[in-house]
Amino acid sequence: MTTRREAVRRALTESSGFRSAQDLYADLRADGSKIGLTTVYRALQAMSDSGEVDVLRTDEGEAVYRACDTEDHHHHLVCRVCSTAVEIEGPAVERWAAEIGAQHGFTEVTHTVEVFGTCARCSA
Amino acid sequence: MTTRREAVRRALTESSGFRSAQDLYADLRADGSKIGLTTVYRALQAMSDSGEVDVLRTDEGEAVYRACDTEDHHHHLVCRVCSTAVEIEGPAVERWAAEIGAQHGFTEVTHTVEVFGTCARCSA
DNA sequence: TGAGTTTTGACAATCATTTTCACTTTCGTC
DNA sequence: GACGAAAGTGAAAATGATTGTCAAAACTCA
Ligand SMILES: [Zn+2]
Ligand SMILES: [Zn+2]
Ligand SMILES: [Zn+2]
Ligand SMILES: [Zn+2]
Repeated sequence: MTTRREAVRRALTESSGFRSAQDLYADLRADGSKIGLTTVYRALQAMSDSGEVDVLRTDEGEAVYRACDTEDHHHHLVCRVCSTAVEIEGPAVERWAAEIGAQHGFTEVTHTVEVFGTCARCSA
Repeated sequence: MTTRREAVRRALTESSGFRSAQDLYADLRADGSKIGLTTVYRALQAMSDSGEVDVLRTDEGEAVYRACDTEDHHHHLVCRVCSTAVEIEGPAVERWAAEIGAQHGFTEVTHTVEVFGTCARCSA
């Protein structure tokens, strides 16, 4: 019997997009699992803390998670309709953000960059 | 007597950083206003809808607002400690985001870009 | 097998935000 | 100046995601 956290990880990995704790909970229960919502939240929290999954906030403030292929720093191109995401990189953006921060005397500079759109499939 | 919404706008303008509805409500009440929390939320909602103020989400999912100098598209360099923000522009980033979206067949491409750091004053 | 540790999940508690709903205030009109 | 519609207000209740509590279940390992 796989551990609960493993089940959450698998459910998240099966999706190519960002999913909320509530989404995953619904999926798991639909598959017959008896997992509790609390456990889903705890699993996501742990995976997010360890950097195993990426997390971002929807416009409504709900946290959504994604199991990305890499744990290296990267950004996402996210479909506004189906939430499917593509991992993207932008060396120029990385440099720009660091420079902007330095120019204004800011230290410990980090940034958030996400690109949204309607994917080809959802545009059709 | 100024309208309630005007009071909210003024309270927000007095700050150079991002403030939450709860923050502004506390400020206004501390200044002796009898304004209700609901009204603060409604005022911010309206101003945000009309593009008069910018809104973003904290890591905790709380919505924070800012009365920026311009209503044109721009981004922010935000202090992680005091939430003070500086308006910034990045033509290169604008192009990059649009291109990335197009390359992957996405339409209606938009983006969110925010830079965080510790401002000079808070670093001291 | 048994004590000690970790994981789990039902349920209650938080907390920001939204809804309701019963006033007030504002405004155009007579 | 009075009057009814429309917009603005706010106290209190409702929502909804997320977190805290705590006792039961599963696991570890001597
Ligand atoms: Zn899509
Ligand atoms: Zn980056
Ligand atoms: Zn600061
Ligand atoms: Zn931009």
